[in-house]
Amino acid sequence: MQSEKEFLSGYNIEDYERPSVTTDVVAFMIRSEESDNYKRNSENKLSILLIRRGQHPFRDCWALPGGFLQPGETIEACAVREIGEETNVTPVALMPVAVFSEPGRDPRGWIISNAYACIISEDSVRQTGGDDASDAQWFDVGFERNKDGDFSLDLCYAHTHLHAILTQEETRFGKTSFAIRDSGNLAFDHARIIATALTALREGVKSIETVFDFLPEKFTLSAMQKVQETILNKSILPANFRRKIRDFVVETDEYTQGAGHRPAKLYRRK
Amino acid sequence: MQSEKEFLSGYNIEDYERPSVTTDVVAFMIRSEESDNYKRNSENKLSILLIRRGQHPFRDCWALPGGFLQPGETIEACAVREIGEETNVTPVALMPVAVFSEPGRDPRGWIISNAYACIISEDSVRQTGGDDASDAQWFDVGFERNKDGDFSLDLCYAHTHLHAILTQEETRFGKTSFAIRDSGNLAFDHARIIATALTALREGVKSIETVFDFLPEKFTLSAMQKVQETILNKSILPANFRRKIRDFVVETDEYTQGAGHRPAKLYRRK
DNA sequence: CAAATAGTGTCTCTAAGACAATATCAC
DNA sequence: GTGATATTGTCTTAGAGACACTATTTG
Repeated sequence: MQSEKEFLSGYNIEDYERPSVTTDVVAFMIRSEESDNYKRNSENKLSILLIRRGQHPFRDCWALPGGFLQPGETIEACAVREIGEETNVTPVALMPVAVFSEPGRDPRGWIISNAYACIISEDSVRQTGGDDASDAQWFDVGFERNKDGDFSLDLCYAHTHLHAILTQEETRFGKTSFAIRDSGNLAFDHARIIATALTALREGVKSIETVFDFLPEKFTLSAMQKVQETILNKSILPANFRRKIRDFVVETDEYTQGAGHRPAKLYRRK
Repeated sequence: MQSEKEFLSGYNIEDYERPSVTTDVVAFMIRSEESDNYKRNSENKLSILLIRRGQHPFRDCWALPGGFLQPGETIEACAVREIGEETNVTPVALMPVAVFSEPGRDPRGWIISNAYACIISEDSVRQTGGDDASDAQWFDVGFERNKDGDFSLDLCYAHTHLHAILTQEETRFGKTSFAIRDSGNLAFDHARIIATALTALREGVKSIETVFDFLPEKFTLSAMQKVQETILNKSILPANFRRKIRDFVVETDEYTQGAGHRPAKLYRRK
């Protein structure tokens, strides 16, 4: 009888055909935009990172950051590495979204993509400094159902506007999937990946844990509330929000100052 | 400038190293066991399908059904195909669990596994007939936290008992991950996959949709309740359960008969 | 009638949503 | 004082859990 050692020495993994494996990462950040009125707090925009492709296929289209899985790394490590290569930043949180493996999804051949969503703090991006000449840019995101039941995905950076249209296919086990009707100049099936990731993020942010990932160490409760409102694109009454998060935060003895209105106490995650 | 056609003709996908890609499937079924007392309803057991490995590595260990992704199929199709090869049955529902890609998880080499959970109805398995000589067997599942905080996974078929011990690692975005402390004679990292899948199933079954997947077309509300109770290993008060599912079912005008107690009305999914 | 399951009514407690009111700062 | 945000109190409503009770069958 053959021993395990003998078996493995005779085993040749090259005998089977293998796909290429990539990760594509939807990196989410909340950008705060100063307003013109000195009294008003800053506005928040949910944004994702896209990269302008310099080569075929989909040359000059915008695509998600991502790349091939390398020997010796996990898929999660690959996702983190790819984001690091584009932003010099380590994501705060990484969320699996789905695996996309439809034959023909990539014209280069048999390539399956493990999609991840990650959360990046605005502070860390500010520190590394945005390189405006780079092909990587943060796009503000809009994603809403329109009257005919389809979903519009709007991505906007400076004067570049991308507009994709998707049809909701199914919701099972808390995950919603989409089909592309119009890819809106996004590469590959990335419109679909973004829509799926965004839906997953909206689901995830209902748990308070995820909200903290978008915040600095100390924050005001209004800022915290705005994070949830920005992602869900829905306003919440302050009294109710505060009641909900009461047990997840501890107050510090610091306050904001200099805004044209009442200062707010700073809180910390409990 | 190079056209897309020129680019693709010069592109060689073989230039990159590639992993082998497999799916492993945790197939769940609820078995009803007749009791000795003519008055009592049947007992339910949650069970999963395991296969005794005939070759190295892990020869004679029990493993999840699964296999290599083939060109031209999606990962989901691969999972369904593998289950069909073992059971001749098409699963009712397929749920992605996680991707396992740790280097060294498979002694044969660089192999990443896409884990799925699927639900199989007892009726369909009965029809195809269980082949007792086969290496594929349904194991009853027990999975509970024990006093020191770890989790015990107990799998039982006839006189075969497998007992694995796992440590809970993290819960993020509704998914819980585990580390293996004792694999209990299960092949590869399959103890971990089973624990992760079971936790995901317990989360999923809190939505009523998933409960229907375990039921035949017509069912009693008690049977429906028992499905949820069996999976969650937790009893529910009938009044509360009925209130919760009221809007998801419609009654038929049929009744069960022949049990040693009051007949129950049969319902259908709405 | 006994034993078992089937099925209903209702009280309580908690969490979410809505609304109203007060507090405090920069200018 | 004005305009903005910060913060708190409380009414109402929806849902989950607990408990008590009634109904119907077979042997």
